[in-house]
Amino acid sequence: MPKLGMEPIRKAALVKATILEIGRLRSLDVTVTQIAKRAGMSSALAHHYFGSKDEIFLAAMRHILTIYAAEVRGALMISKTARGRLEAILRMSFSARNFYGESIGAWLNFYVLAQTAPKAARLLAVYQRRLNSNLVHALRPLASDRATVIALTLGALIDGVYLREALAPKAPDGDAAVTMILNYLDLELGRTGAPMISPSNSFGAPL
Amino acid sequence: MPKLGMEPIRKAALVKATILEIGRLRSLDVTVTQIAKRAGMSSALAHHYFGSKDEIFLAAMRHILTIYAAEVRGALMISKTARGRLEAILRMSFSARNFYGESIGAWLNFYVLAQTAPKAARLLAVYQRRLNSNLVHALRPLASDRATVIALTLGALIDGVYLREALAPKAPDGDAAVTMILNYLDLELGRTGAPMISPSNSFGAPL
DNA sequence: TTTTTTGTTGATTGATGAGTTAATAAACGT
DNA sequence: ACGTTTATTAACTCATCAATCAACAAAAAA
Repeated sequence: MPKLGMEPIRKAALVKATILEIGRLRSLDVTVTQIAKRAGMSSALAHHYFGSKDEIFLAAMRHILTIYAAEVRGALMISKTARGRLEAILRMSFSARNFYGESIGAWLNFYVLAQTAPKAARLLAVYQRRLNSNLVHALRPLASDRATVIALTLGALIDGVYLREALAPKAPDGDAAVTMILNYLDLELGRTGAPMISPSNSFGAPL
Repeated sequence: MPKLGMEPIRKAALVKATILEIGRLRSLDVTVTQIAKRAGMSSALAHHYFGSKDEIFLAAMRHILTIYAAEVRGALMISKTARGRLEAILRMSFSARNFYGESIGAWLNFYVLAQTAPKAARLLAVYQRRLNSNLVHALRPLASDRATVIALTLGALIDGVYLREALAPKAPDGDAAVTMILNYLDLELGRTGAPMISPSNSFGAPL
């Protein structure tokens, strides 16, 4: 009973199942058979569509990153103030990655994957560059000269808090995470005094 | 030619080799055979002394954590001011774990291990509690009420910066990391104004 | 209507790797 | 001298898994 046009459906199901299983087992030691079963098909079919296990992982990682990027883009577009843009980035960092709630567990393992799989490393690098770029752009009007340093610190904080949420046995609390980071941000921005002279104006979302 | 008293020597060699190999391959997918070979013995002997691969990993993790704890304790003891103690903790966080320079690569993988191996999770929890406790104690005289919040943020920052160093392809720069975090710390402490009323005095290094 | 393309899986292959065993040998205690 | 403990490994077992194959079914194209 081969309905046609199965490929995209099957691939999507496999990607979803992959994230789910990695999140559930909290490890990359997920067998193709497990993934395929969870996606309701045989392992042979998984190989048929993706060719190899690595490709399945890559697709899953790409998917998470894509959704994250889309959400950030969306949130940035409707934020008018610079400060609002920063808050949007933070908020998305702790909710979008949760869109598939289970993806939290997958992230840490993707980090590991990125250490050995060059393609995964490239994906991760893109994500990090984009995050940094977004942060710097949003910060420029608020702290022109220190923007790059603050962006770096913010990035590290985001990753650190996220890491701890991923490791903690308790359910993650995105709001608390955002609050904590905003606290640092306000501290940092307060240093330069009031909203500042703001040399560059605010054009839309970068990248 | 069985020289007696080999056990501790062999175990130490295996632990060292484990950290080395995990750091080199940047993955927990290290075979016992690889580790044993690097330690100059057969895999059978590794099993003979440790019983299982998990135990080998655990021992390696324990070793890294032990060294880290010792160095922090040492650094704390010779620091007289509260601010000095904080700086000591930070500095150790980015040097001690490097004692075996290769251990940087091992950490991230231990994080992953902690997600599935309860014993590893317990080890990691101990480390995190201890770090937090150290930070809070050092912070108390400088920012009594906000001590816990700042400690939490500092902890996340440390982990985040460390994570990025571990992932970056370039050689890690401990000094830059410490500077970045100290920048946040000073910002935070500056808020409360001068050194502060300081209610509690400074007794030695906690835990 | 035949052929081709697309979807699908059970069974198989081939590697790999953790853990065990059997055997050897040197040191030690008695 | 002799039995026991400690050190050591080559060879083996057993399980797991990624990847492939052979085969079947149905839709679409010819």
